[in-house]
Amino acid sequence: MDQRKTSTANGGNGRARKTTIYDLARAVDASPATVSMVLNDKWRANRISPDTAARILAAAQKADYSVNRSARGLRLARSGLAGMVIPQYQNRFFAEMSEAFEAEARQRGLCPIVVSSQRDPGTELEVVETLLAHQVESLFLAGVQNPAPLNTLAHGAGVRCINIDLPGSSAPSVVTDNRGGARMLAARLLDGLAPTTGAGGADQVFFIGGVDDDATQERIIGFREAFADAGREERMGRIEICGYLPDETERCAAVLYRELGQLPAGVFVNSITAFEGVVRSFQALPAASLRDRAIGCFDWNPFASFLPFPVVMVAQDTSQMMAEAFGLIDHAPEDNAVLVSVAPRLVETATAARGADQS
Amino acid sequence: MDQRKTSTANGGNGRARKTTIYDLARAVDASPATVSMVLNDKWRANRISPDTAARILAAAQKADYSVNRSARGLRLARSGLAGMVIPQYQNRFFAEMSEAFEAEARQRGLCPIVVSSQRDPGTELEVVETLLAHQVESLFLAGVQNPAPLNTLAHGAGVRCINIDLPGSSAPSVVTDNRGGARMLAARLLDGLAPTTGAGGADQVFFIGGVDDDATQERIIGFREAFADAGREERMGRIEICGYLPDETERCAAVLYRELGQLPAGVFVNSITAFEGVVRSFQALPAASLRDRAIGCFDWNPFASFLPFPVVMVAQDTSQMMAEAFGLIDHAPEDNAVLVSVAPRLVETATAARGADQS
DNA sequence: GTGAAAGCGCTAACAC
DNA sequence: GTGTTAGCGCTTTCAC
Repeated sequence: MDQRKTSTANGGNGRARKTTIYDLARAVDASPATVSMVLNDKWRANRISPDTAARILAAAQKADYSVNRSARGLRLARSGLAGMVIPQYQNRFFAEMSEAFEAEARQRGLCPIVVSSQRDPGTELEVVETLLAHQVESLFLAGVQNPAPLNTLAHGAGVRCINIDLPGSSAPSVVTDNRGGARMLAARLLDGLAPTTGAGGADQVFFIGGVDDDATQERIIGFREAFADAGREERMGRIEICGYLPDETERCAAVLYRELGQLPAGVFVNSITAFEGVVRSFQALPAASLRDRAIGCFDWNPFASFLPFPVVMVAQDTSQMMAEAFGLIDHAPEDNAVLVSVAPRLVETATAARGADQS
Repeated sequence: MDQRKTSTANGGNGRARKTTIYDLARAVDASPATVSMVLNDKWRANRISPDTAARILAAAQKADYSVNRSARGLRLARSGLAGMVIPQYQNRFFAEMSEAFEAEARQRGLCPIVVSSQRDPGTELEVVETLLAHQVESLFLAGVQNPAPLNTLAHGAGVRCINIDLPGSSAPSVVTDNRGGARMLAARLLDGLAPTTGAGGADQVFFIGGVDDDATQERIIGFREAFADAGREERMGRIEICGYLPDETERCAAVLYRELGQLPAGVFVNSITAFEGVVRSFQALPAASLRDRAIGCFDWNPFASFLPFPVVMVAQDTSQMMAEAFGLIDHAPEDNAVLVSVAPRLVETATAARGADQS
């Protein structure tokens, strides 16, 4: 009844069973308990003889032993897993988030599991259920459509849950400081603005893109503040909330150009998606149109450095956000409405090129 | 000894224990075995009364019961986990791979775990060990520095392992058809080439970027073939293996320009990284320099559609590659040298814009 | 110094 | 039709 293993390590040619502490125990003629202690570096505390310990360690090494974390997790009621859900990997922000999450998780000895949900609420629910079933110890939600039911699910399972860049009241959140970031960006554009030229708004900075969501509202406030701070309200142009989609912002920018007869002195674009449309509209323009224009985007993509004009971008500080998120896990705030705000950074495209895709 | 749960579901205010089948069994006055069968939809086969089944299902629903997959995995010797390691998320190709992997894994009822190793061999080893310790049932390696020891590790643990875009002989591989792809791309460039103008090579298509690796060698063969196929060998320009780094290819392209006094009729760039450098060198040129030039890149990034000139790109077919990879898992080839080659697709930048980052 | 035993949550065989 | 039992691999308490 115990000839499960034919040869030594995994000599069988078929689907090999993994080496267990029982195999090791038999090999060195010790008990599984002793093996376990040694493998967990608890042998000093448990007065195991150095000799026995050495024999066990050697055997483990030889057999390429690796602990079965499912079994350990079951016994200890600690899986060592941390989960994160994102909408998609093919997006700078979430890709960065994933890497920051992994780094932070590994630093804490946790195995990171990140799954994408493709912005589908059904998939979101499904992946959260799966993660919980796999006993993740903590759960981070970024860019999901509807966090509240997922927060509830996690909470019901006794799993701590943090929302990333998703303000809400059913779990603590870490968000980017949209207002402060917009203020920084607008101030920077204002700073680099060409001397007054043109009329009817051509000397102003326009805000383009977005819908009437929380983030956009905050950014608009920051945008306004920058002009007030500088005492140059006359330079503040219209705020065009024309959607995030490239097609929408392309049209909006084109209309603006026709209306002014030129590009305005500055453009503040509300996201990288919106930016795509704006850039497309620029492509159609005479090459000189962009001279002395201050272009900014509330988002970052290193490829922007390949544009034939400079852009000031706002990059969210994903490392800091994840650090704060894990901090919230540790400190376990009772209050689900806790909201930690992280300042983004300004990136000038001249320096952005170094961070582009590597292949 | 069994008052582990104070109130009904998770009424306790502290760190709640999860509902188990024992809780459910007690709640409906049945045995854990019965509960298990019902929850696994095996009650018809086991002659459980529909009534009992219904009661159990209701209780499970009410308690937000979710199976503990660690425990199940332990019992069944099947974790339901599939692992993949990539170097980084912040790269089109690997981001796409991750999504393709997730889709394929989920379709098979597996929970996908993708981890990044930041191209560090130490981390690669560590993450593979962790994945194996968590009992992944299959392991996919993409873009790791040195697959062989990792393949050995997986094999020793009895876990099937597939290398993605990494030819080798210690595990079956799925790779992109570099030769065929290069041939397609070169043929396409040749096709769109302006009538003979310039001399001393200015009317030719140059190959830029790469090192002396397998992939580059294959691509060079394909590149040559395209000219031979068309019987236009006189249009084939020099092959400049000047590295992948932007700085290197930027310098190389600049030298070429000086030498010819203009840009050559066509440029075949060997990767997106190399492309970054080439584009940078173009930025310094007079705007008209790029007129009627055929530019191609063996790689794809949607942002290329924002360049002020058209580019033909080669996109690897990540979905197909992952499908083939899972196919290899299923069919379990005895031969580790198996190599499945997947054809990439040509993408014209005019159409690429739609696939850019969404925010 | 070391081992026996119990139990984490689950499922499958078999008993009734 | 349903319950009892054993055991997946591991850790920890306690006895010797």
